[in-house]
Amino acid sequence: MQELAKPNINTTPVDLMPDFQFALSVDCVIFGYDEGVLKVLLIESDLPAYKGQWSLLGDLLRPDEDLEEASYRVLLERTGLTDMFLEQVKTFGSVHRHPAGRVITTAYLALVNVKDYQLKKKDNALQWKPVSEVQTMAFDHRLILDTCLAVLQRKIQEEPIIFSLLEKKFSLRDLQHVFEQILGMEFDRRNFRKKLFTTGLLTDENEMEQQVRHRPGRLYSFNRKAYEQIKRKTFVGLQF
Amino acid sequence: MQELAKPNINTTPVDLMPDFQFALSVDCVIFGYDEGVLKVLLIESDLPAYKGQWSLLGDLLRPDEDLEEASYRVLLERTGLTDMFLEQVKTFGSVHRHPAGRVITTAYLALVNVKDYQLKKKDNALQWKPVSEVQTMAFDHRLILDTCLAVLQRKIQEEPIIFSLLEKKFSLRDLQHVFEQILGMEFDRRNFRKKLFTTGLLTDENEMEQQVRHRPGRLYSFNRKAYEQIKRKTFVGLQF
DNA sequence: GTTTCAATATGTATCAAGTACACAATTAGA
DNA sequence: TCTAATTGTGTACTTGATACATATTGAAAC
Repeated sequence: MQELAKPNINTTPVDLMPDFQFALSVDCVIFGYDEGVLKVLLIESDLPAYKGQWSLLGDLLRPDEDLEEASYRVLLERTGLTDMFLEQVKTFGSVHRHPAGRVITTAYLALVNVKDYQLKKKDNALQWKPVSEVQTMAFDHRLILDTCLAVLQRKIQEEPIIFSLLEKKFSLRDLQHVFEQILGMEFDRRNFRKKLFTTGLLTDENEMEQQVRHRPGRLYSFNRKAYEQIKRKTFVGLQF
Repeated sequence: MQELAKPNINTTPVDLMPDFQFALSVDCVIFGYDEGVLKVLLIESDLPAYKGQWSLLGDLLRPDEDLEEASYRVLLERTGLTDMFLEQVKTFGSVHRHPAGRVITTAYLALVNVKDYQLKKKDNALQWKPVSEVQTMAFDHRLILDTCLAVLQRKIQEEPIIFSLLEKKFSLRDLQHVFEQILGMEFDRRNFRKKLFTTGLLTDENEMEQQVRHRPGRLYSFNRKAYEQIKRKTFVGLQF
């Protein structure tokens, strides 16, 4: 076996001080669905290298803070929200990804209800940008955004996380439209309804849409309790 | 908005030196399939806190090295193999996960062919442990192993990565058995064969098993070229 | 108060995929 | 030549996905 250059961290006692040569950050890809469009919450960078370009919302990890805590803190500081979908996606560790020095960043995917956000926050430096209009970004943030978008596309097909983007009560049209926005395809409305009803995840709220200039649709909510029960029977099959 | 305690790393020029308070490592969960059993490659720890307990194979990230490179390096140093399935899974960043200080680790999932490994390496400190027999482990490595196992279970159903665990030519029994080992369930043999044949991913090698004490089965290989073409037509549907 | 607009609500027939299930053929070894 | 172990194969049934058209409702305009 090729000799390791220095004692191994998993098997041998090591003095770590000389290895503290990294900074860590978290970057949150915060998606929202607003006026029929999938948007992402961004901020303008003032770094000389990326002046005026859009950046994800992130911050340095603190020495006394778990990685998860840091992502949660960024979300709270930036949106005022505490109860959203939040999940780690991937860690980006290219040597030269940050101009100020070696910074490894862990990307988190967050789904929020834009209406809740608007109630709680106004910060002019931040902007909800339609995902389809985002061009170049600061750092490797474009790559991070693309990665998280791909994960979002996969996950909404496998788990009912999409409801985090909608208000508590929603119409089936809203629901179908978010799916279509994120996946970039269209569904047959009758089959979509049939499919969603047979999942048993929708609770009929016995209410109608208000203030629409057409026939109002029924409102539904996500039945989390039903989902918790159903998901135990994890399906296994081969689908590649 | 709540004020951030210090300039933000994405928007404002920062001196990073005071933030170099972390060490980074990679840990590889290396799975192999041997004698009908799913195994994982482990090493004994000599750290006082974890004396004699099993640990994953990992190493510190070097200041001039990408995260991906580091995982590849660990694999090469430990197994001598260069051509295996290797993919980032998750980063673990609890404050006290390493007794020597703040070490954040990124876990990688690797699939290797144990037969190849045996040809190239002998290192008595390392052991292939049946996954079902692994008990407590050093650090948070048990959590990391469980996380990677769950990802493996999901991914073998979505992508044809399972072939990395087998030799180039394999029987359908071997293939079915690896699936069953990893997923912890059994498949009907006729339906399994039908399903696999209709994927179009198997090449009939026109050879038979040798040295089995029963009717020998045909040998097949994974047709990577066919897969590259098929996967472009990405399927979209709702399956939660 | 009638018309127009825009969208809701609904069912059936077809096709594709998954599941359940049993028997003859082949090799090694006794 | 007999036994043990495992391969190789097909059909009927059930479930889920897809394609597709018409009547209904409420708001707004006239």
